[in-house]
This record gives sequence, C-alpha cells and structure tokens, in this order.
Amino acid sequence: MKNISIGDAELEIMKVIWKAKTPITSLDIGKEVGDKGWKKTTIATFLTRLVEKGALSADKQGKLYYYTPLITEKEYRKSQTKNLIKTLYNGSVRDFAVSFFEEQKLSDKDIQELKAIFEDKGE
Amino acid sequence: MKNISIGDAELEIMKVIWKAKTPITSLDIGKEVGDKGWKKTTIATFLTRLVEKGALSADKQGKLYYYTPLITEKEYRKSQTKNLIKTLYNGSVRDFAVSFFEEQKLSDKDIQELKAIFEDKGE
DNA sequence: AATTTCATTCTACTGTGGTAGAATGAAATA
DNA sequence: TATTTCATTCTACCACAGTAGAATGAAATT
Repeated sequence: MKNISIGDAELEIMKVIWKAKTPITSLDIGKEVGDKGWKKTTIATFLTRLVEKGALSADKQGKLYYYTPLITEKEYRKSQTKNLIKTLYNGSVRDFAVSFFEEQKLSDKDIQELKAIFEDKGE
Repeated sequence: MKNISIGDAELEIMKVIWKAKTPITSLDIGKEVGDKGWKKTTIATFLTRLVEKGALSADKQGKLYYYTPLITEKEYRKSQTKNLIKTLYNGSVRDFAVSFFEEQKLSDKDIQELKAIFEDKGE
C-alpha cells in the first residue's frame, strides 16, 4: 500500500481512465483530454510514467495498449484526504472535521444529508 | 489571493513559525526542527524561498532576521482543503463531505461534536 | 512491394523543491 | 586590532513533473 505520487497533469489522465470504467487506449484518452492541448507524446509520457509508478497497467491488444487503473478513484481520494489530514491536522480526523464544518459553507440540505449519514453510523 | 505553493519541507518550517506566534529567528527555527537533521544552510534556503514566495516576511532586527508568516495556518489549511476538493471532487464540498463521512471512522464522541456544530449552524 | 500513418519509445529541456557546501560579512571576542 | 564565530547568501546538484520533438516499428494503404 505504498503511496503513489501522482502529479496534477498525470491525475487528469487518471481521471479519464477512471471515468472510462473499462480499459482505454491512449487514442481515446487523447480525445477526452483534447481541451488540455497536450501533444500525443506528452500524453504518452504521462501514461508511461503512470505505469512505472504502478498506477496503471498496460495491456497490448493487437497494436494498441489498453490502460487499466491499478488504484481506484475512491482509494486515491481517500489516501489524499488522509494525507492532507496528516500533513495539516497532525493526523487528527476529528480536528479536521471540526474546522472543516466551521469554515465551509454547507447548505441546509447538505447538513440534513450529513445528519442522516450520522444517524446511520450511530446504529 | 494567489495560491502560494509550499513544499513539504518548507511547510515544516512554516509550522514552526506559526506555532511561535511571534517573529522568530532562523536560530530558533533550527532548534525547533532539530530532529529533522537539516543543516543551517538548508533551513536558510527554505526561509529565503518562503520569503520569495510571499509566505513569510523577514525583518532585520540588529544582526538577525525575524520571520513572520504572511499567511495564517488557518488560511493555508483552508486553501489546501479547498484545493483538494476542487481537484478530487470537482469542487463539490457536498460530495466531499458525504464521502468523507462515509469512509472515515469517527468515534461517537466526534459525531456528537459535529452534530452540535450543525445545530449551531442551523440556527 | 513501396509508402504512408501513427502509437509508442527515446531523449531532452525547464521549473521547482530538497539538500547542502563554500563564500561573505559583520559582530563578538581575544 | 587580529581573529573567531556564525547567520546569511551564493552556487550547485539531484529527483520529479510538465512538456514535447525525433526516432522507431509495425500495420494500413497505395
């Protein structure tokens, strides 16, 4: 469970792959991130590095590689959140949660929803 | 309100300065972070860079510089949290909050405390 | 078969952060 | 005053991430 470090640009690639739900080629990735203006080779570099880091696996099917995530988006979000709490709140989830709710503006509806989650947890 | 980027090691320095509450010299910073095993010049580099980035101000009093934070720890925590939500949850505080509480294990006491905060907010 | 196409690989440049030795300059001390 | 001390500055190296041109190799097309 090593902490893979994924850069901002690399993360955009991961997001596309996560969203795809099924193995995807660099061609399709390129289409998805077209708005970023990245060259094909740039995307290829990101893919290579993500594979090296163990964030993706690459399977050659015929002439193309199909990329599959080795970490789920959920896991990644969780590890990043955990890391932020460790780094900024001394690892105290409680401290984080308290200041989070003090500072973020949540709508009444959001609060209701969270209360509901708590009720579930309380059982 | 530009987003200052502070590295992990630099952040350790910031933490010491935040904790100090009052302007502090690199000498005292060095004492505080002694366990990190950083050389004096390493700490000096961090300080210089933090000043360049606008995270600190440096005031020469007599022969020494006294460093003062230009961002508060609270502001920094907030901006980092906001950034994480933007990066990983499409900017939706609600989505973040929901999955956060679904995944983190909070004690009953923590939950009580959070409920209390909600009550306050609800008024 | 010759040529074009195009994904992948190789190589490389840039900026930033972690790290620190060497040089500097001024105050403290001998 | 000569010397030592020591914070600050200068310079530099490495790793990593962002970015992409050039080379490669194999399939598709002519």
